Amino acid sequence: MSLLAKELNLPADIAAKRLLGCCLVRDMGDQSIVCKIVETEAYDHLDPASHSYRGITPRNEVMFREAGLAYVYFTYGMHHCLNVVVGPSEHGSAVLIRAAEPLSGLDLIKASRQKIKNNLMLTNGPGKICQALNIGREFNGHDLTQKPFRLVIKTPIKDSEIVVTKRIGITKATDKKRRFYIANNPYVSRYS
DNA sequence: ACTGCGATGTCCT
DNA sequence: GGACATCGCAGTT
Repeated sequence: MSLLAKELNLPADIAAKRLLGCCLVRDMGDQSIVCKIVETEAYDHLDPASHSYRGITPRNEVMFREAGLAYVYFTYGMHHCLNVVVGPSEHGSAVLIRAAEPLSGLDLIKASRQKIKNNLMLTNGPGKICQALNIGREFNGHDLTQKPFRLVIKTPIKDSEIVVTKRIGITKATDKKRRFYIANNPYVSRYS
């Protein structure tokens, strides 16, 4: 079991908060893109809004594997969404990465997001992050301790700096407050 | 500021 | 056949 898997062997809500401030590192040839996670959402098998709610299927099987893997799925006919698998495997839990702040490799990100002029709009949504980091289904099940796509754990963000809200873009269990973001961070997808 | 909507592929019932 | 953990543009207030 990797150190990352041990670090993320947490209930989805706790893991979603723990992932705030952590970094995604995407190696592109001899350069790298680094982004800080600023917004997350929690999902698990007890949650009607979760892909794992009805048990294992071909799409969601990675959610029932070891923490620290990437769960990447395709939606709306044109977008990918990135999740980090967390918790004990039987929980089918994962954390959706909804927004991130570019720390380096801005030129590489812009190359994948050519129509976008405002830097705040490059990575402030789950589909946008996958475009910016060049993440597709080929990374579904990828071990995030390994190149060319890694998750680096950082110092936890204090609870006092985390905002908790309802989730975005779902139609089930819309009352549950399982969205988390870093207060006052301009790269968050939206405020509410 | 907000609202509506078209694009588009895959999974699941 | 319907739903979908979205995005970006166009139109309106």
